[in-house]
Amino acid sequence: MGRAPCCDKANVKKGPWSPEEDATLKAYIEKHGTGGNWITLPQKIGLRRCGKSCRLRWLNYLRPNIKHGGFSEEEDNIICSLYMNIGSRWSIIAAQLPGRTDNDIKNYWNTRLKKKLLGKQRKQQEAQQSRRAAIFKQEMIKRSENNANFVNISAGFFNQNPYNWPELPVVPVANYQTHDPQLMQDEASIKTMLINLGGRFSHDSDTSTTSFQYPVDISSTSSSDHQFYQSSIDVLASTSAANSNNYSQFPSTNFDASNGTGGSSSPTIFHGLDDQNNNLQADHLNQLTELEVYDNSLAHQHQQLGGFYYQASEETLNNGSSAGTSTASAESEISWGDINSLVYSTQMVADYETCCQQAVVVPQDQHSFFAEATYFGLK
DNA sequence: AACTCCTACAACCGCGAGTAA
DNA sequence: TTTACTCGCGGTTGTAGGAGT
Repeated sequence: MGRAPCCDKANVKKGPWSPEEDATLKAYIEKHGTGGNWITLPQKIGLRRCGKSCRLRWLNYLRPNIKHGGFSEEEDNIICSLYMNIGSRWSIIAAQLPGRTDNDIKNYWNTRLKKKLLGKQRKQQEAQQSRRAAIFKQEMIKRSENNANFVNISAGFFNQNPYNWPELPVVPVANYQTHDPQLMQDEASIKTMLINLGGRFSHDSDTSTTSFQYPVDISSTSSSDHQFYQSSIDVLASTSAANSNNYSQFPSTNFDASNGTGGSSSPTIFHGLDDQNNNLQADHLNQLTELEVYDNSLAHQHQQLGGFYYQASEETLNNGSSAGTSTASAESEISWGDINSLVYSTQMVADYETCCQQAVVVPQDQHSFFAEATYFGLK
């Protein structure tokens, strides 16, 4: 059984409002108000319009102090910031912008803002990508000078057949940022890489080959995988002697040796928009995905945005500090009644550009280390 | 000039929430 | 508690006008 119509569809006019209709509606409401019943209002004033249509016309165009067009930069930022935080709750967003209607903001976002932001984002990501590629390349050259074993593996990827990387065992999502060349400092970075691939060291300070637990039964993996791990461990052991870096700066993992799944092996990675309860995570992921795929040339970025994460240190996770990258944990505490904090809080992203800069893109496949090389165009 | 395509935005539709009887 | 009704919201569609060919 269908829903009962709100009015007699056959006897109501549809389409654009005439100036006469506008004048009639406006004059009546200014004099008598809506009377608390939009459905009966059009009959009272002799308009052949649906009550809902009258309400929409009044709210969006006829009521006083309505602004149309000419969105300011500040308004853009507010819209973006709120959209990133609460999604397409246009009425809530409109409430933060005096004179703007939800319909106006919705149209503005769909037709202009989304595209405008996409252009900015693309430029930033291209610049960032080329910066990272240069640093990454430099790091690999440096590393190859230090260890022949390692370069035997890496050269295979970068120079011969970058797309035919060995089948690493299935391990939990690796943390892209710990593979960031800027963070990969000798043995510390290698150790972190291995940890993020699902491995585990018995002690933080122990970097010997024997203390390393492979993420899965290594015998079941290919020889090249084994060699990769072994080479990494060798590099780690040899450089460790000459360098006493403090590993405690890196997050420990919860690798579960009993099943090799790694458990929650990336404890400091969590979804930037996950509030645990209200599915914003999925909503926003979809929205971001939509942004990314808007331009097919960004397909590789889309792939990487399969995971869109913030990273926080153990410390910020534990104490909910507002410092650094703890925005996500802070965000999860924000209630709907505290909407202004979503726009103006210094903890929160002030605008979309900043948001993009703070976001850490995490490749979701277990080959992220190698995928990174391909992503950087190191062939 | 005529046609097509694109963009912006006004308006509609259907649904869920709220409320009064 | 149930039902009928209205309100308000978000997604979608329709259309006018501009740009491009």
